[in-house]
Amino acid sequence: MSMDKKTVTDILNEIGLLLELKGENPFKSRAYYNAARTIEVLDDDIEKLIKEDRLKDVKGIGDALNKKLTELITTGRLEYYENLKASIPEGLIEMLKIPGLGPKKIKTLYDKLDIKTVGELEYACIENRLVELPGFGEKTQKKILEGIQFIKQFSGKHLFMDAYLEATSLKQYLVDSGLTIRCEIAGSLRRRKETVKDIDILATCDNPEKLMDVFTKYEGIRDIVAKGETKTSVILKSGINVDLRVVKDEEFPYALHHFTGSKEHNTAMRHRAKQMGIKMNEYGLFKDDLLVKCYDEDDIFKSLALQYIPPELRENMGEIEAAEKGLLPILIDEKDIKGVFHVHTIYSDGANTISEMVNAARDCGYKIIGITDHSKSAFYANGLKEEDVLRQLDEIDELNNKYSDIKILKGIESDILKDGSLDYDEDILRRLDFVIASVHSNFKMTKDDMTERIIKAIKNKYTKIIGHLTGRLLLARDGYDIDVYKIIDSVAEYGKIIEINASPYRLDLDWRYIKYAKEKGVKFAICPDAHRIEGLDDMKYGIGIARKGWLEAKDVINTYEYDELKKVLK
DNA sequence: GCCGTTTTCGGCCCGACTGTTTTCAGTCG
Repeated sequence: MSMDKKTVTDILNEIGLLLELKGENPFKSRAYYNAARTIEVLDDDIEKLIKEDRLKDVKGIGDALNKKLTELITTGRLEYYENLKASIPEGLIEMLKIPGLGPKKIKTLYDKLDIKTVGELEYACIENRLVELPGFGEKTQKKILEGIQFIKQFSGKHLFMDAYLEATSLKQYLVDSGLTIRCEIAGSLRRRKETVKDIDILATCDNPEKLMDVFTKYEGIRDIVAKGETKTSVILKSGINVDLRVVKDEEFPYALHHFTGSKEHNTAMRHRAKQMGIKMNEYGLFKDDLLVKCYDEDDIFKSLALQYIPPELRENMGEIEAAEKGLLPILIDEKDIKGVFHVHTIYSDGANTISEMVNAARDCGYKIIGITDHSKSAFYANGLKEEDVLRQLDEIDELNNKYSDIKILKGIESDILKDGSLDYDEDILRRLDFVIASVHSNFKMTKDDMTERIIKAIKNKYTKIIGHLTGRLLLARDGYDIDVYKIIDSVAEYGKIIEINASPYRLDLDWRYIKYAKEKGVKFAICPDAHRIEGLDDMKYGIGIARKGWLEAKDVINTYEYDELKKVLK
């Protein structure tokens, strides 16, 4: 019985939640959360570890979890989990999403009022039945009711792009007030997560009270959730939550690190600090109650005998161990980029001509651009018939003669057909500099069939780059059901390239897989998938994800000079 | 439920804000 990693970690996390709702020892819950996290970042195959009886050697997995995981993975079921789940109504877990409601209050609602679903909770609020409960009151009831409305209206998550644009203008507003000494966007935005729950802004100033007043008068605000001297929380009209933290200027580096997170990274860092006899919080590092002076984040890491860890890597996925050994990568940077691939034009569904896209790329300082319109089966996108391809190749030849400062590569984004073949005959394919192969149809295949379909495309000698590997649309559509690891292994075996689709709606391949692929020796192409001139700007989102995936310039073909690139694409 | 250059038992990361309290529990990050 095989079971994928995500299913296992989901079950462990759910057990943690269920135990909290039962009012169990909170450290017991945490043991399950920790185990989920441990398995998530485990490089070894978990089935193999069980077979070789080595799972119990993994830190964070003791006798009890070893036994439960073995049962879960060998039989596909876990009796303990099933019993636990059966003993607690499903709706209670959903209630956890309501802001201000945690396991304790939910347990009280269930025990005292027999509330089992969000719907029942909403009625209970309307009937004013919560106010009498211990620990509840008028305001709590109102807040819960508003929270239910909020959940109905928004999924609670936002695209990086949307939140980043909001955060940037809000930060500018605060800086323009003249009250701040230092002001930074922190949190998951600074770590460049593909989706974020809220915006965290950190500022230092001499008059916190006044800054909080100015902040709450920002015109984009819909609601003020909480207001204090060091922390104020608001909801923007766009539905995004913003926390503003204010600290003393000398506390800035500690606070910036703290509020950048991730939570898991911070926990691991505090743990490390503690082992070195240092207490760590958002106000400082303290050794024997004495402040260890740090002027920037670099100093903090140095104090803990670590290399500087860039924000994108702070996910507790091995960065601390690597920093300890001095093995952190030198992450790819925007200035390393020399070429862009995956660009659409009016030949298919783009908004600009080849010439316009080429000139836009020149304006960005790029030396290479790869034109890749859709292939003939992509009817929805006006895919190119054979004669259109030939016409386009002629036009590119002309443009290549015209410009000496940029090379235009002839490419196509070929649909991967249902049977895994490409969309043109060899006669066309051999005339191209490169092919990006992507799935755009027949999404609902079985996992095995879809995996085989993509691997067949990888094996095709004309395929150079695999486009948006999982096909996900962030916050809108899950990726196709595929064995990502198996596909990555195949890409590595055949020496092909994986696209990091830089569209803020895709950011696919997910960074969590990128590190694995890099370790297998796979090279990447960061692709804007631009459908208009402005789309070239999306490169920055892709670079953020590449950085999250530990990529260096040499791992990414966009950084190659033309000659080097031609060799790779041959 | 896990773990041990103090420990096989007694810890387990830390602090702000709110609302319900009258000193604190719960939630959140």
